[in-house]
Amino acid sequence: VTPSAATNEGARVGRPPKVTRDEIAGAALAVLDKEGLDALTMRRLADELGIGTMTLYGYVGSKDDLLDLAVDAAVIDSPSAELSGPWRRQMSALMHSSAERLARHPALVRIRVTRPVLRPEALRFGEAGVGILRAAGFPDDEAAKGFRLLFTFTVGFAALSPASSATAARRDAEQALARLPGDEYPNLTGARQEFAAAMAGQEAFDYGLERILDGLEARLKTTISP
Amino acid sequence: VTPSAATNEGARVGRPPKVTRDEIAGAALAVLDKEGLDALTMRRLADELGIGTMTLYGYVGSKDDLLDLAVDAAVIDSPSAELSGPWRRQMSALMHSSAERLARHPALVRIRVTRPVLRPEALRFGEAGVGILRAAGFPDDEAAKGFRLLFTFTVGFAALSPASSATAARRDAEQALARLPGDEYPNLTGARQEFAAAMAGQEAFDYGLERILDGLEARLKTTISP
DNA sequence: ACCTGAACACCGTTCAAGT
DNA sequence: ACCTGAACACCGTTCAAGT
Repeated sequence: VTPSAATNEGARVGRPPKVTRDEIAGAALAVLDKEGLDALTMRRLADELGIGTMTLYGYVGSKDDLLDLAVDAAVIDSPSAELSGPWRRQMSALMHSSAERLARHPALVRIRVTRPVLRPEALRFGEAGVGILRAAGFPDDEAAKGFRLLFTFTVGFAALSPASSATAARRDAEQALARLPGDEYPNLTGARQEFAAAMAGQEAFDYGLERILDGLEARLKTTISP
Repeated sequence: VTPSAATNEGARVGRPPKVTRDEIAGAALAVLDKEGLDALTMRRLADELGIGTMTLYGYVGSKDDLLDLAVDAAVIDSPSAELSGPWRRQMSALMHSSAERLARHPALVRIRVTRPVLRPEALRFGEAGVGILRAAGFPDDEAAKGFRLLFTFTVGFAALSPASSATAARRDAEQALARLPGDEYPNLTGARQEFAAAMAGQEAFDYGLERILDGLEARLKTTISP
């Protein structure tokens, strides 16, 4: 990967920059997607861009700063879900599109868990979610807490359902359950197949999302606007 | 901290061990609780125990192995919730006790996110949760998926609500929201206080948990045993 | 049997230069 | 203006010894 020519043609003096912040962010995201969070080191990224390691520090303040840039890059180049129809359908589409993005960029989940992400690009998701719930009739505090619930489930599911394939995750779970003593774990050994199946995959996500939306809908109907 | 005498007095020959696996696990958990995941290094832990760094490798196979031991130690010395009454009350107690444990050991959440934890000690929580839902009348597959939903929310909430104090988290969120352009983020700037309040804290957790239980209860009443 | 220093192949980042 | 090698203070772990 050779860096393209500098884009700030308006610069007046001195050498033109070898790379841009955007190129750095894109290359970082590519390493994260391909090989995971542990593979992204400053030396490795500099090699990838064909520049000296320390050159990176002319563009980013620190490695944490670099991770923030990569998060932004992932948010930006994902198409946002188109939102229409009743609030429940809109919310389902928003959460599914978010779940897909996180599945495409598993390393982002680990970054998000390390520290809160409050950058404007990342907050677009919250803006859309709170907007849907407000329009549905939830008062502001319940719209905020309701979105937090949906957000927590969606990101949590991506984080806890192992990054490896759902199939491998279920196989590992089943093997672990098979080794449990039946008298101490009657429910897990009794529902072994089902528990392993629920560890990952689309069906488990959909079931959880539907139950949450059921709960919010009940709240709306019985308490807020009966 | 000086290591106590070896406990395996039945050993027949050679030098008695300087520490036990339990002592190592306890010291590791103490470092995790006090200073977080990044502070736990093999050298640091060995110093804490008054032994050479490489001595640790006589007791644990690798650092990953050590982290598993620490997770087990945290599960073991937490009192399990007493479960009685209707299923909804039991489940609420189980999730609250789990949320409190995770809050007491924030580093455990980061470990769990790194890879699935399928050790017997950690599965006791799943055993209890699936048992409650089965007894309530959920078929095995829905008990498994329903527990997965509750588990995902509880662990996700602990992971995403910043490890620092809830007060600091809300202040940071409010400052970030105050800097957003109002025309691009009408909902977040309109419900700024409420959104920041929902970022962390008991009330946001309780609201989410109640909506999930509402959704599961509706499922039970309308579809499973109407 | 059990313990451990030296060494290896890594990190992120500071510093002092280079052009 | 912009770039960068050397160096510092760390990692986890292998190896070859020590008692």
